[in-house]
Amino acid sequence: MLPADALLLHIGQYIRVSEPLRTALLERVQAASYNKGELLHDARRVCTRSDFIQRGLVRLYYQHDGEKITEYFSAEGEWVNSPNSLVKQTPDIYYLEALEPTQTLSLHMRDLGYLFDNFPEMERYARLSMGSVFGHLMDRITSLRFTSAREKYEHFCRTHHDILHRLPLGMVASYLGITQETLSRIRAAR
Amino acid sequence: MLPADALLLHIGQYIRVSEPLRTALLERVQAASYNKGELLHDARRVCTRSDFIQRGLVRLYYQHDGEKITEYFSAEGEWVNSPNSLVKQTPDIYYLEALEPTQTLSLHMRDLGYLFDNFPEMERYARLSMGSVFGHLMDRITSLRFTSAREKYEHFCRTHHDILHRLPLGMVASYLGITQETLSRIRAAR
DNA sequence: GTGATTATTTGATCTATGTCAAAGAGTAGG
DNA sequence: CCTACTCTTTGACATAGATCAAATAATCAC
Repeated sequence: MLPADALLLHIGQYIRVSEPLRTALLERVQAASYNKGELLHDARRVCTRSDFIQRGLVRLYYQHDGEKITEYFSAEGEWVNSPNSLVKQTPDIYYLEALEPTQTLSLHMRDLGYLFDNFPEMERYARLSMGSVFGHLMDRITSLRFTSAREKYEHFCRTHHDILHRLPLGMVASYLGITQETLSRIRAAR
Repeated sequence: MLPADALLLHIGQYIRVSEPLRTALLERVQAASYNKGELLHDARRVCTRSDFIQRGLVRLYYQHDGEKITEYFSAEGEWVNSPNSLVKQTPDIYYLEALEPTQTLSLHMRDLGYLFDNFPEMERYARLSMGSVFGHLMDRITSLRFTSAREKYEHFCRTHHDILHRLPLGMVASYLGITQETLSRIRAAR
């Protein structure tokens, strides 16, 4: 299995990957790796890449009153970037941090532009894959509005079963918008 | 000013609208109008159109424990649809309701498909315009997590200044994820 | 206009979760 | 193996906002 196979598979869920597209992609992706704690992206810079996670775990976070607030977690088979910064080429508030040793395949701005310009199906892929993230964001909003801390945690366990045991409790609490203490008490009472 | 001018303007913010695209669009959009209280879309059906609001005000809501929960408001110059239902062609939980007499230009599924297939720049338009909604959703999540009821309301006043006076209080409260009573008390103390 | 809905306000509780503080557990480096 | 972090748990207390209930006020249909 080529290292890029997972990536092609992901794209293949949304569009047919023609031979020329496949070639163009493979020519342009670049492998990179990060240690635990290293930043894939720093809020003080403009985001110039999108990284596809081959192996590892990443969180998107931002600073709020000196606290690091986790916005979401991404693992194998997902793209990470700072969405607004990437599209508008201006800085934004988000950091990307490797929570484990992480390997990525990345596409630079310029190459993304090339692919979008020359392969209209890549535009479609981007549109459709964004669509699924959309649904998650809307569910998340519902969850923040109407569910108790316990329900939030139980929902998280269901939806993030695979990565739950890889995450420190404090980050999960901040993702859920509750305090670490509350989450600890919830877990105790079971 | 042609009725469709606002629509072309909106698209023109993201891509250049070529003459053939302009023609294709104008041939396919359909005008419709709705009375106050009428549904533009019903959750019991599959969403088959995207509606661009020419005049009026629409809310997206869903049922939760017998309550109608407002997910967002859209006014002149915005697209409304049930995103997931439209893309996946399966039912979803969202209703679209006209809060005022509303005129729309709508594009049917099939025509959207035609435009996406024949005008790659329409894919780009969809991708980029979705991107800006993205940012709003992320801000919304932050607001739900960290701000008091009063701050939520003040933020809403700032960001929805133009439509604030057109909205019943109960819907605003449900949008903000607080109770009507709390919102009423907040407004009293000023 | 008038009666009937529907929306908003006000009041009196109640409770989930936050805050502050400190003690235990785990883990990594020397 | 020990020291120094960092992470997690536990306790006591405070409070924003929910809930329940009822009184006004506004709007709509006839």
